[in-house]
Amino acid sequence: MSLRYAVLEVLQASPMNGYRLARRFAEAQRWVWSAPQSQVYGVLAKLREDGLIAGAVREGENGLSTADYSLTPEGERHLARWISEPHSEPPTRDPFALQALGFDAVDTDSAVAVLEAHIAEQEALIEQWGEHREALLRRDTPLLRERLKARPAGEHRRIAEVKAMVFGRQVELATAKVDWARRMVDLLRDLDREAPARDESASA
Amino acid sequence: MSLRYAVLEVLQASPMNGYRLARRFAEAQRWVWSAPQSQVYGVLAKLREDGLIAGAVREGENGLSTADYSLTPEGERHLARWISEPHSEPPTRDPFALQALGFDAVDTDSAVAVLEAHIAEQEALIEQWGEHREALLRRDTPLLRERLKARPAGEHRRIAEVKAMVFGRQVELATAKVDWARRMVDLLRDLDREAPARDESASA
DNA sequence: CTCGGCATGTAACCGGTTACATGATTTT
DNA sequence: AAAATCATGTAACCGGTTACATGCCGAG
Repeated sequence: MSLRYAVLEVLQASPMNGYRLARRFAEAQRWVWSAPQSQVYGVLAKLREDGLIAGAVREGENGLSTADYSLTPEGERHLARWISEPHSEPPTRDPFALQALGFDAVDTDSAVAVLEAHIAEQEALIEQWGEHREALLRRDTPLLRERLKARPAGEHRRIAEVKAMVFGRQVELATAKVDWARRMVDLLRDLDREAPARDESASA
Repeated sequence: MSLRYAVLEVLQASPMNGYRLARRFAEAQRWVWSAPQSQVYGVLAKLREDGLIAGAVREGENGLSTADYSLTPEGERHLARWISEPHSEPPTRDPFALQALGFDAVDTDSAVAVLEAHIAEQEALIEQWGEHREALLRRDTPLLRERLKARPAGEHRRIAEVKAMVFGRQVELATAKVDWARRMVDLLRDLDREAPARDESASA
């Protein structure tokens, strides 16, 4: 459902064709929303049908015909309404937490290995999101530059700070996950020291 | 995919029938995984086919026939393997972050209202998860009590502390979200004071 | 006798994933 | 000429959601 709005937000910043849009969403693990290329074209078709976007077919620089989609006035209103209304969170569904619930049932070393892989993954995300945040504050990302071009200078600061703040959130959440995982490693090690040589159901 | 393992984890703690299991997952917004009743029966059927669980048909206390499912040895191994292996995080897909990215494009009051609804929602979760965490440490939840009955006393501490720690994580993550949302409110208000009376595309 | 709770499902739908198809153009 | 990239899709599948179907039992 939300991909619609993710697409609208990107197209609002800068009109572009399906290919560029699809690439953005396909590459963007690090972004707040990701989607495979095939899904983007579907959503694009639906948004067109619903009259929320319109594609100006344009002769690309290379003679290739390509449609630059941008929001219709109705699309702008639709997006603004979605942003302005509270939407209840989707039900919790956290595979890692589910896995961690089972750490009492496996040997400590395996659990620690899983936690360390998790830490590494989150730290990579922290770096990517952090860099993106910095780039936003410098107003130095491709999409933001295109977005600012279309907006009065008085709004530039607000736009950049809000976007940067959201990536700051992602960094903070990932940092909290890393902190927790380290404490979980300590806990498992402590429990092992206090009650040593338990034999788990799966013994070597 | 993960619902399989969520089901296995619950059945490992205590064998039960589809109804009780389905109710758990349907009610459990507050849990780490939720699922509608209809899906649980489907997963249950598949786990049966795959030989990971077996249902002992039993005459219920009221003469009603009901199947108590529990893990087969293969099911135990399967679950232990899944818990012991790292699984990469699913691609980021955070509807709230997506919405927050658009806060620069709507008026501050609307954005603040959305943020306050978010804060209220997260605080409710914090309370529920926090209570559950306390209950786990007291070893006073229905499922944990049933689980501990089947395990030697020497493991009780480890089991309770690990489970509690996971709910502690959920509390910490939700707390980080609340903290961030409050700072976001401040930021929007500050930006408004510094560059007052901007008129957003949607003016009253 | 009806209503709510126990118990087990089926059916239709939708969002998201994986994989494949097609054709043009640009680069090597 | 072959490979990479631009550009736009289709098809099959799967996990998850909503809604409905069925029947038994005990309580009011």
